Amino acid sequence: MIYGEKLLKIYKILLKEYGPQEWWPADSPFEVMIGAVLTQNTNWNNVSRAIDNLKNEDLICPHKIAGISKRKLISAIRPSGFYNQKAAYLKGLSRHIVEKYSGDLQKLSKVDTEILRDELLALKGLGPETVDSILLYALNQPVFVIDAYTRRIFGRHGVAIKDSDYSAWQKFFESQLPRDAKLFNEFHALIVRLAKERCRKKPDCQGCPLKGIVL
DNA sequence: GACCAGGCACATC
DNA sequence: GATGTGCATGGT
Repeated sequence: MIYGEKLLKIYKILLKEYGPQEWWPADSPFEVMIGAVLTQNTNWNNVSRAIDNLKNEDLICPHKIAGISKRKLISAIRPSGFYNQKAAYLKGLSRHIVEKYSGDLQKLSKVDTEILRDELLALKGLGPETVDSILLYALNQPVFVIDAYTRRIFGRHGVAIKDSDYSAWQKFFESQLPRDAKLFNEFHALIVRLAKERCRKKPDCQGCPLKGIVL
């Protein structure tokens, strides 16, 4: 069986086991972008608190993030950790959106995916996973998001790609699956769901829906 | 108290 | 180009 069929089989198993995950949990594309930055190496529970603070202050808006003091931004996002860096990253991203797109995400979403990807990667604090999360979950572009969970799970199930090589992992999935944003969205969310339930650092394989599957 | 969480930039070799 | 380290909170 070729990889693509096995990957789709895994996808179907996970979808049946857990159901649609309804990602990304956010009320707007810009909120997805903020969450993508804040969740870097951080538990989502802490990110959620930080986003609640931003919502309570009515700050989910590129103009506002770009305009407020760094101190005020830090106090809102403090629960998400790494707040000094993340405040700078959010300001840089917001400034870029304001200056290049007048703060209008509709304009931004019309840019060619590859061009926008490079543009966002050039901003400080936005690496490949963060940018791809934004492209897929905020802008509905068909790019496959690779994260620590994806590498860990598929590594354990036989995919041999060097740990740090993001683009090789991404090419593997994107070349083996139909280029479909809805599929990429749900698949990645299901991988995270599975990892959280069974496949953190210490795997719990008893009763795992993927038990015994090797690619 | 140790370990972990939906990374990234930067220094050093 | 590979590898190591700082960043920081809150849950288990």
